[in-house]
Amino acid sequence: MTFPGCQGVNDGVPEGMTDLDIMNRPTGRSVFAMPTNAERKHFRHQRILDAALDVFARDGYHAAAVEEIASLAETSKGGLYFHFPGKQSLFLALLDRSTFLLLERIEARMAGVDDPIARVDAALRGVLHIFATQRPLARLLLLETMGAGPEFQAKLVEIHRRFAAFIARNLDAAAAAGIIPPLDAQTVGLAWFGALNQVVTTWLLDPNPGDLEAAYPALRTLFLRGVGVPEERIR
Amino acid sequence: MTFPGCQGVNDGVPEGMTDLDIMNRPTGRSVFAMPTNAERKHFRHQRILDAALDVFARDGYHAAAVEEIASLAETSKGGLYFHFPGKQSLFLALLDRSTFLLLERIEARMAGVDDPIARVDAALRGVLHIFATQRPLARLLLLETMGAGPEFQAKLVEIHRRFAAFIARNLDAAAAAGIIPPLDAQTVGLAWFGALNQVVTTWLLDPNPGDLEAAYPALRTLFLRGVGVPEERIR
Amino acid sequence: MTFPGCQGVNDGVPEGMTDLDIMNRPTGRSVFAMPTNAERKHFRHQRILDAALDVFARDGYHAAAVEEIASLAETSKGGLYFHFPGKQSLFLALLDRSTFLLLERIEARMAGVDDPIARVDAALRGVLHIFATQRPLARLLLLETMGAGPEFQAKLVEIHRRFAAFIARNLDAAAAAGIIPPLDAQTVGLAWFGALNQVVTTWLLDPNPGDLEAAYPALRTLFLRGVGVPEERIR
Amino acid sequence: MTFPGCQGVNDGVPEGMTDLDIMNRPTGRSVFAMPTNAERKHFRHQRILDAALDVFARDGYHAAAVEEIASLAETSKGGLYFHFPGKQSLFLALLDRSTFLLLERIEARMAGVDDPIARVDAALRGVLHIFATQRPLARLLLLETMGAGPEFQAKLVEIHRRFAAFIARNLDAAAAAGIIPPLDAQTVGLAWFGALNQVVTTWLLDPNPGDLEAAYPALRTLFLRGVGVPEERIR
DNA sequence: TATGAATGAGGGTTCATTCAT
DNA sequence: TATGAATGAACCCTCATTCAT
Repeated sequence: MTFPGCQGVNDGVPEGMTDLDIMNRPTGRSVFAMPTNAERKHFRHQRILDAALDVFARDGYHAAAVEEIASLAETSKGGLYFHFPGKQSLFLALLDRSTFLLLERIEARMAGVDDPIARVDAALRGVLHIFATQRPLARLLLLETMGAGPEFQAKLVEIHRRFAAFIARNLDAAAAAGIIPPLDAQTVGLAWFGALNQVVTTWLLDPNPGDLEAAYPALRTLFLRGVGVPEERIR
Repeated sequence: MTFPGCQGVNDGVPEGMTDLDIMNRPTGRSVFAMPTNAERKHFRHQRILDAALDVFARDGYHAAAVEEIASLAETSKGGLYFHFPGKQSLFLALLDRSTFLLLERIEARMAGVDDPIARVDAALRGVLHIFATQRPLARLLLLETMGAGPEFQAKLVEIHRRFAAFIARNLDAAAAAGIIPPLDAQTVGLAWFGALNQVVTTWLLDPNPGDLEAAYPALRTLFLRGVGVPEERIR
Repeated sequence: MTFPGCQGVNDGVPEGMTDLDIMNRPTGRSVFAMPTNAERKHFRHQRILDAALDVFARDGYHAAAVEEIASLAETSKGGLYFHFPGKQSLFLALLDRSTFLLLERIEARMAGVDDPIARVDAALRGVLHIFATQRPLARLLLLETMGAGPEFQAKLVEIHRRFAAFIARNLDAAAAAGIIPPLDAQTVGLAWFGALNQVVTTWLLDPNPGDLEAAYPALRTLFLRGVGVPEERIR
Repeated sequence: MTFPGCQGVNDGVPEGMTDLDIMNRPTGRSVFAMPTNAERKHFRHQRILDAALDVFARDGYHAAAVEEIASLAETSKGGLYFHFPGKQSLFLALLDRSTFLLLERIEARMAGVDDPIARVDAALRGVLHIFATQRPLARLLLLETMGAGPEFQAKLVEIHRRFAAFIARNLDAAAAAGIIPPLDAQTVGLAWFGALNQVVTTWLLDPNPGDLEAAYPALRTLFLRGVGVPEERIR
């Protein structure tokens, strides 16, 4: 990407549009042309979300100042309010984008893996790896969104359900494949999510955090045993 | 307790003094006598904490107004500030009291139970029961304390560690008794706490919550299997 | 100046810009054009300082309410806080502006006068005249700044030193010119400043004040004799 | 004095009563008797004023907390309010006592001195000495009372007038004795008081104060010359 | 008389949001 | 679209004063 001021958790490109797409825009404008208005708007949008991630993750929802997000996004308060109707909407939009990106990445890591156990393995390692390398994302999703106030509970529930359901789907697949006995996948998905959540949260709050990914073996064993994966498959 | 305006999570009696002690006070004052100054102070203290629990749990730390806590405690803002030096201290004191009471109750339910597996059983059922019947307590400890701001992270870590350590101790006992194979009790304690936490949190946030204690069997199986309890002991 | 709502101790023009400059702005905008943003900001800044002078002088630092200063400046509390970070800063800024203006005016009255005795004469008459016609300024500098609290002592000392040094410089010049015998100009400057200060203060506090400038002859004689000016030069 | 908790700017004895007087009380009670109620009251009164002097002088009128004065006086807020109807009255009473004591001491130093010039000399040295050794007294009278608010202006004027009149009386005496030419004693008294005041104030505010009494020679010369004392009498 | 818990008005400050330019 | 000055409601906290005990 060559667009100035545009870096962050995703690359600021309109959803579904790659750099190449932009290069090859059929608009007749050269590659040196100014971006279209829609693109400018999109880039600014993303830049604000990037800034919001940093500030919300660092200060929490309430302590985060709209002004600081704006200035970090190299715009003004008025500019921010042009793109988002308010602080609350900004936070919700950020949660949406972050959740989407996280799930997308996890799924990318599971792509091409067929065996349910191996898929779970990949997901677990993936989550730990992503959070370990993206603390702001972890803080936002696991720490600051809770307690941001009753206004965000619906969204919080939605996010949690999405992650839990994601796990549950894979557990159901394993059960259907006869690898594990039938189970209450809903509850177990929730429990696994919570367990993972807690391990990451504790690591986040540790003033001298060790290696998050070191928790992987213990969690793996605990999880797989917990749902009745035969001991020999756990290794 | 017959003292007016005094209801709440504990019964407002000065630490180390039972109702009986008060009845039998050797002061010569009848049981109908006015309470002593020290008792009044303590009652007011507790009443403020009770009110704080309700308001913090309902609105979250930031949205909670000191004035509302005061009026719910049937005192004034100034009165509250006589007992606590500030909103933050009040919140911390509330967290301390709540954690202490929760652990105390769980331990009470485990008293007299020797078998490690049965102890874990009792603790799990106890936690679910207490949270199911004390939503504000659950909201406070599991939801609102997170994201209350960096000022409370140290306390949050402390509380989490206490619960996780509580679980870990029992797991270590089970391992020492040869009931389960050796394990990373630290991490597993954390994971269990998180799993439980998540189940309760989801229930808390559910607009139409079912019966929290219904999650018990699935969690029990998951937990016990996860640490390698022989299938016949799980039943 | 024709700008509405802009009156006060100075005329609200951006530093280094005269009324003529504004009239002749090369922007092509007519003299009836709206002021630029920077000018508006500066005007509001000055208007707040003007209001602050009135309120601080009338009520004293502690009793002065930020809200009243804001409303007198025809803005809101938030507006005031946009221009000054706090009450204390506002007060300090006001002290700086007031001291600067006072010294500037006195110097203006001494400009072109060469004889040290005549210069002292001009300064003395000038101070009495300025304070006589600007009671709020006098109250602020001589009365309310003292006892405004230890936070302002450094500034108070600075102001006093500036005035005393101003006098001392002229005394040294007189001594260098051989008009008066050598003297401890530092202490005498301080003493003169205090004497003047006291006369003005007493006049300020008098419920039925007479003519402040009537004190001039007695002070003149006292001061000049005190430093050994020959009787014939005193008249 | 043997009465506990009683030390301070005066010795806590009812005005005009010496220790000996107390010893020889004609009440028939032995010297070991408990003090009478009136005496207890008086001692408490004085102890509160002593504490008030310290706190007001250190923190200024507004920042001074009634509670701290009470605790420094080893009583309670309620106790203090029994002796004084409010903070304002306490401050006024303190100003009265302090002014009285200061004048009394100065007069003691002038007792037996007849020559007007020598009397002035004694007074000047006395004031410098007393303030140099009693900073709280100086802070109270010269610094904190100003700017304590319009409520205290009448008292402030009264105090200043008392000191100025004190000086004026001696100047008039000198003029009547033909030592100095006739003068506006009122204004000169004010000016001298202000000059002295300023020197002391500057010393008070100096973070590294030198010897206050070192200012004596310069002030003496300035003052005496200023009113026309013949050079040979100044020495 | 003394205590100290309680009151409550008042104040400084913050900050999401608006809107004229 | 962008800017940033302005708004104003809300909040935490202080502290002189009162009064039941």
